[in-house]
Amino acid sequence: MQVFIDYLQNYIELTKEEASLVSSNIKSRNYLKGQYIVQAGDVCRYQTFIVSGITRTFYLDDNGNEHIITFGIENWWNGDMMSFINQSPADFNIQCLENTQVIQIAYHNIENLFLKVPKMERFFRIIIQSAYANTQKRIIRNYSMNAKERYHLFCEEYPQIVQRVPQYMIASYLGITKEFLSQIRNQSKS
Amino acid sequence: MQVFIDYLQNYIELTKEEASLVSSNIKSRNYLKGQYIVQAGDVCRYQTFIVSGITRTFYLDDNGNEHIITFGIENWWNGDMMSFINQSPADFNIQCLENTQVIQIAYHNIENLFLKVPKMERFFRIIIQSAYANTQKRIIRNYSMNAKERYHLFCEEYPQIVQRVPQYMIASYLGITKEFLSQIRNQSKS
DNA sequence: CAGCTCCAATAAAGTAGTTTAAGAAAGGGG
DNA sequence: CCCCTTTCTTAAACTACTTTATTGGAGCTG
Repeated sequence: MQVFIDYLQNYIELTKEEASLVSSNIKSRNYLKGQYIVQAGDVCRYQTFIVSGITRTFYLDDNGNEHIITFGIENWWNGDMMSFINQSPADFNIQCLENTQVIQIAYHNIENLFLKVPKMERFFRIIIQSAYANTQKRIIRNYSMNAKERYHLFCEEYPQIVQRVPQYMIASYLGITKEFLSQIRNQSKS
Repeated sequence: MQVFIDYLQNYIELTKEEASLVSSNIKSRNYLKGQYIVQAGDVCRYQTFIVSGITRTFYLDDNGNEHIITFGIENWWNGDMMSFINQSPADFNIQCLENTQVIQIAYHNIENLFLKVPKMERFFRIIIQSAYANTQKRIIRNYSMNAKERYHLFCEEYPQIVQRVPQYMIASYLGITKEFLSQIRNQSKS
């Protein structure tokens, strides 16, 4: 819990009362490796902040193929935004790749929290705008860079993720086959 | 769906109208190997009937050790009963050990179904009373039999389960270590 | 031809199962 | 009260199996 409050203070300043209001509107929860925070078809009821662990968000297409949309690590937010804001069935699955500890804010608490601690609006605005900017950057990169360049950039930007998830998932994230990723990795060594 | 209606007819006789009322209050769902039907901390929203596949229900203690409460196979019911009746967070995890097809009755439908098809009350009474009797039997056995006897009884009663789940899970169900189970199995051969 | 996919073979790493040996806890017999 | 047996655990080492990663070749496409 305190981890989360500390993290918030990087973005906004909270009085003691505000901090305790925040605390009373959030819940801590532990997931096991392999468990799902959100399953496609369910409604995404929480915005989820990762305290420790790692997640993958993926889409399962009609042929049964998984496409990794994004990973999530310590201090990141996770959730199917579309499902959360409309409280409609989620398209994405969010699965824990390690035992994962999270803080969650429920849909039915979040408006209440905004009302009582308006600074939280500011906080979420900042978070969401940076998430938005990142997806845009990613789309551009997918058009303008080849797989090798995308992989190396990924390694630079998220060395923690590269260490911790299987390569076939990174391949899926980059939009290539695991075999081709293996080739790319090999080229770089020599 | 029909599989389930057929199964019901073993316990109660349904008219066509009643059968279609039942059908309209239940849902079929497929889980992949490894997926969870119920995760500890979630509210158990369904009573789940296994059409095909196999599940384990386990409890995770504070030291991170798993304790298998029960397995579930074809034509069995599954669910965290306490969580379901109180709609409170579940203590147990229910995980599919194979791809598993189920029929589910939602909490918000079940009372409605009882109202419209009172025979279903009878059906659930029978199911639950036999589940209850089984847990009692199990408790008694844990006090009165040693691990070897418990294992052999388990093999006799549930040969289908023994074939299909890893041994370390059977050991956990019996309340012993996998090493000791391995010894027991070995003794029996000679 | 660069940039990739798909398929098949093989290697490496991780998970499950077995074996053995040492030892703790509980109960019974002398 | 001590010794012995039964019942089970812990730890370590080793085998078997499954999943993940690598490699190579053939093939498609702009």
